[in-house]
Amino acid sequence: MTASSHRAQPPVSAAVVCRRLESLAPLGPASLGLLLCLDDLQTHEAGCELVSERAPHFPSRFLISGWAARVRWLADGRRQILGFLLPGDGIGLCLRPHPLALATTVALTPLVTIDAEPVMRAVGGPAPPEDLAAAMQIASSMDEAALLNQVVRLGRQTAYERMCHLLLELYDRLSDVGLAEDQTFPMPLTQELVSDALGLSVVHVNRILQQLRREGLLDLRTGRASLLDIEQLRDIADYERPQPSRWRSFPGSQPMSEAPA
Amino acid sequence: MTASSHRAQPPVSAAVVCRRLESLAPLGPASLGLLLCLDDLQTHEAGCELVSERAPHFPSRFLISGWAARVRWLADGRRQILGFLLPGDGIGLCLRPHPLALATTVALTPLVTIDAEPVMRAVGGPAPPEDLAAAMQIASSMDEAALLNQVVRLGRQTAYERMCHLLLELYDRLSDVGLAEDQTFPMPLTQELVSDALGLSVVHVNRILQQLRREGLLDLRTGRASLLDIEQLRDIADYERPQPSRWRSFPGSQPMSEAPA
DNA sequence: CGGACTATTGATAACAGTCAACAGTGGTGG
DNA sequence: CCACCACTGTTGACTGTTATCAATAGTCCG
Repeated sequence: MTASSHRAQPPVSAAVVCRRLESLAPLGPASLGLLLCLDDLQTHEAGCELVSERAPHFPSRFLISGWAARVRWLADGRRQILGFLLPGDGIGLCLRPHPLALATTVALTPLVTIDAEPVMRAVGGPAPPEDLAAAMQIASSMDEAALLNQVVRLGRQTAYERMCHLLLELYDRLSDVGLAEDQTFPMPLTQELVSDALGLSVVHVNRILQQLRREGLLDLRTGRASLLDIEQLRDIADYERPQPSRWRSFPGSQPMSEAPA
Repeated sequence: MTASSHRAQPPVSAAVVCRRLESLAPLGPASLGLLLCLDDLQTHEAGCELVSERAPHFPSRFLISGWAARVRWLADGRRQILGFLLPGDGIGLCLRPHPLALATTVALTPLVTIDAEPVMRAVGGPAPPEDLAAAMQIASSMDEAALLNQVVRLGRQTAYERMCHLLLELYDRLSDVGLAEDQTFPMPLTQELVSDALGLSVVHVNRILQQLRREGLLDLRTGRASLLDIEQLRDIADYERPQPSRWRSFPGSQPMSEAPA
């Protein structure tokens, strides 16, 4: 992992991790304190491999800023992106002592990451803080849910539906950490990366994007995307926003529409 | 869950679960004892829903015999099979107290299952037995690996490659629990189920199977499959057998080909 | 021996891939 | 400041894989 370790003036802080985990389960002051004490901020160049497939050792970190992807290659060079990692997400988190990486993780943009080891030790230790453990487990469930969505997209949706579905997922996930507003979000992916995520050719991705623009559903410029009719996009993609607040059984901080009668 | 609970003459025992977990990490007598004491054997009819998507409560069980699948439906009826569950696999295992199911699990054949709660309590408790916890975590990693394989198949492989890849995966997983020999294994899936797993039409699955037969790579009769040239199938599918024994860092019971020099 | 499901085959159509050329963009160095 | 280069995006023409439709045959089960 080519990275420069420097503690001077962190570009941003672990606040985005707090924001992410709090959107999943309410955190007490002890857990928030633990998160805000995380250190060893690192920057990584675009293109660098954070985790290498089958590597016996790799770091547990949180992504603070920038985008990364989990990737697999076939022998002949075909590439499949398994999923995107966004700010607030974990990288290489695994409770098992010496896991083998199941996929390569690469930086798609310049990144800032922070050490997640203290969190993993707390959660895997003898007396794990209940709130933090709940948040981390829900985060892990959301990772699985994203993977299941990816399977459905690739297996049973048309190119047009896949594109809408992916855009909605990115929008919702970025919203969760406060990086999207007015249906607009940063979009650093090239069409080639999108094509490798959606199992399509670059040319076809380009045509689908043209179509969405013509239909007034999407405004996509360099580095920025706007979803112009989210309701229609949801219909097209058969997409539903995940509601992790409903994945907890105990009462949470966010009021729910269905209150007990 | 429509199921009949009966303790009289279990059709088979939890031995298959022991076999599965021991293939992942060596188990001590205490853990083996715990597994062999599992009870509440249940049978389920083919077609019954063991876990329903978004259900707030669902059982933690091990599959003893028969095949099941995790499934998602789109609004218009398209169906995607996310993965198959084979004897020895867990159903609905989740350490979180009240998780929402991320997908529906259906029985594809008549099933026998056994209660996994004692294992989940032991592993999630204050002093988890190290061997059992390791095996369960490796099992969970293998589940994720299968999901990643499914993404690669659907996203970047041709119909022909997908079919070979799936057949090899089923063969290896059944071998792990002693249900395959001489490159032959039970194959209860209809072509429609295969098509919903591989994201293809039934008609196309049929044609691909014909091709594999013509080429002398596959012998597929009712309920039984033989892989006639595993090496060539591996080349076609770019498939590599997962080696969970290498996923542990501490020395295991199975000798490895690469002994320390 | 009917009925439901599953497998098989042919003909045709649609979706998506490939090839190729060109345009825009941003960075670098002369 | 401009020329150059690499990368990304765009478009057209053509090809190919896979889906759809439809009809028939086989299999299992009651």
